[in-house]
Amino acid sequence: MPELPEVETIARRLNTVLPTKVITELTVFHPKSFKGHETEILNHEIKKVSRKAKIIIIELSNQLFLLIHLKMTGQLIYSHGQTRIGGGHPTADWVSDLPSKHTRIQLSFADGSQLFFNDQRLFGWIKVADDEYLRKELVKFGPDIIDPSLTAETLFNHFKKKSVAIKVALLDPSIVAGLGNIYVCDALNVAQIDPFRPSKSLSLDEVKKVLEASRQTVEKGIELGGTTFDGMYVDIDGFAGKYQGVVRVYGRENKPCLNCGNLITKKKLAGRGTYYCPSCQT
DNA sequence: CGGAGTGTTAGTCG
DNA sequence: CCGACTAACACTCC
Repeated sequence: MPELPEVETIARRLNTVLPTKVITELTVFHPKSFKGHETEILNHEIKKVSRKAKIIIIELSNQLFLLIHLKMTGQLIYSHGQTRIGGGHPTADWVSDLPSKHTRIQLSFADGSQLFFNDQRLFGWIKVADDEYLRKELVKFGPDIIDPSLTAETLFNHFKKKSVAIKVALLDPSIVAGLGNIYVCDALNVAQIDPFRPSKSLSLDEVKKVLEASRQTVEKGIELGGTTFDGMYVDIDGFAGKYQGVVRVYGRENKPCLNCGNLITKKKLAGRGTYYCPSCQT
């Protein structure tokens, strides 16, 4: 279920356990999920785990990187004895025996611990990358929405060239990275902007409001450990996020808008469910 | 059975 | 060549 807050949460958690682990075994259950050669990673040590956009970056001791994209249904689960650390799409795999039916990649470490990459829909991937490939991969992305150096002026200059809906422009990772469907719907409700408005119709002041609302929304998501829309798993410590408890519009069709009390509408925009308040988002 | 799902990109059309 | 839009990736759940 990853948007930026979930990916950030997973990266932070894994960074508390993976550094110093030495990879001793790679098992590829589904070849589509892995791009690289096992000889590039075996017997190398993990230095650190970080994130850019929605890509998790695992730095190895041999100057190579493991890049992981969870897409819609990816999970990463670290397992050591009774301990499990990770997160991602909420399914029973969180608590079932691993590897599970959806395990695509398994890394085993010298101390007997393991990292499982599960991905039901097979959209996600793990790639081995060198410095140059990593740079190439990251240059496709605009600045993270939470990057303090991103200004409203920069966004405004992108938006004024586009006639697509503001929501679509905000979801375009080449303009700004890290906004997904849940948080963009909520952010536009905070900013009280109609998601269907052409991005070029927004004034600089409105773009400022949108940027602030987006940052606030995504940062709140990170604080709360992301979003978990699945009641079964919300109590699993360290896996489920809590943002769904404060969600403003996403998934709240026909419920009252937290700004004005009018009812939230769901429409389709660019193929995605779009929740908003037609009364106060204008 | 049909539709929808938290992401991204390849392909088509104008 | 560009922007805008759609379908596709593959699977599960409702």
